[in-house]
Amino acid sequence: MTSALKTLKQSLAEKGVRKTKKRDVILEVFSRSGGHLTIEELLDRVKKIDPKIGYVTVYRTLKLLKEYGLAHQWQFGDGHSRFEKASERHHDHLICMKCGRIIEFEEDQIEKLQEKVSAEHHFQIVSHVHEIFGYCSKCHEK
Amino acid sequence: MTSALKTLKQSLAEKGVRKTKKRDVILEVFSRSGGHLTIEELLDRVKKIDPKIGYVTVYRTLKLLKEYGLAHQWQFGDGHSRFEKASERHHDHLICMKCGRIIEFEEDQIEKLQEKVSAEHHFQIVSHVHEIFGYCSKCHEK
DNA sequence: CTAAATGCAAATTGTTTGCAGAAAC
DNA sequence: GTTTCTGCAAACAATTTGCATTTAG
Repeated sequence: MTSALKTLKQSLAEKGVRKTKKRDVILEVFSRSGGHLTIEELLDRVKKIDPKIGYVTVYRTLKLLKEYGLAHQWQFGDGHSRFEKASERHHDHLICMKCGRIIEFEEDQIEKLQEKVSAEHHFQIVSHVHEIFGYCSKCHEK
Repeated sequence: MTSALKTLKQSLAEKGVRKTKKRDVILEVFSRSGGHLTIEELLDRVKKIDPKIGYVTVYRTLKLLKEYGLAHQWQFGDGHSRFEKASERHHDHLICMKCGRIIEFEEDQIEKLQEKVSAEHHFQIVSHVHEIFGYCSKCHEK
């Protein structure tokens, strides 16, 4: 069991959330799939381990993780929420409009500039979304 | 008639889109309301001029504007699409989580850094979304 | 006249909820 | 045993579409 998975399970246990076989499968799958998954994508993978697990359970497990700050929910504008493990480090995304690949990036200077801009407007930052859409190296338009 | 409105009407005319009274009302309202409006918000304002105009017509007009690059569609994550005039200058948003106020900002250095990051990943930028969520000066948490 | 625009109601899509049975503790 | 989980089906909410009617050109 990876440490990330341990952390997930432990955090939920501390909250008094019950441990169930199905929830464990979902946590397991979510934990080792690095990406930004829709509920359906996660459900597909989860069903390979236990086909009896339904959409609603995945939905509610993700909701739980989100509530406890263990997952982030993204809206990339295609009408599907995407979920990602809450990680140590904040990062933003490059999103390929052709193949759907999502590349993470971190750029401290952008973060700092955000703070500068917000301060100029006396705006108190809680969070932000910064997504760059285009074509990845493999999909460049010829 | 403002020049912005002229441009909208003219651009549509050039595309062979028919000029109708209802469409004109919608363009008029959209054109002079600076903000980031949901379909419902726009509909409310439009109905004050012509109550016979329905949701679907507003919806289709916005879709048309978007197709022709005359409007942008934003998803700020509250489940309602918001539409904004395509403007000369690109800008991003500070969004107040309490009162909903939307403050626009431009920051060339951020744009440049985006280009740098993208180049590092051999990623070809088409567009981006950069939204900062938090509390505006009036709504700062005490 | 012909093609495009409109409104209504219905279909769609993704998400959320109520409730009854199953599982955890 | 009591509370929490789960799945189903149904409710929801925003958006999208089919079709019959109206309007623009």
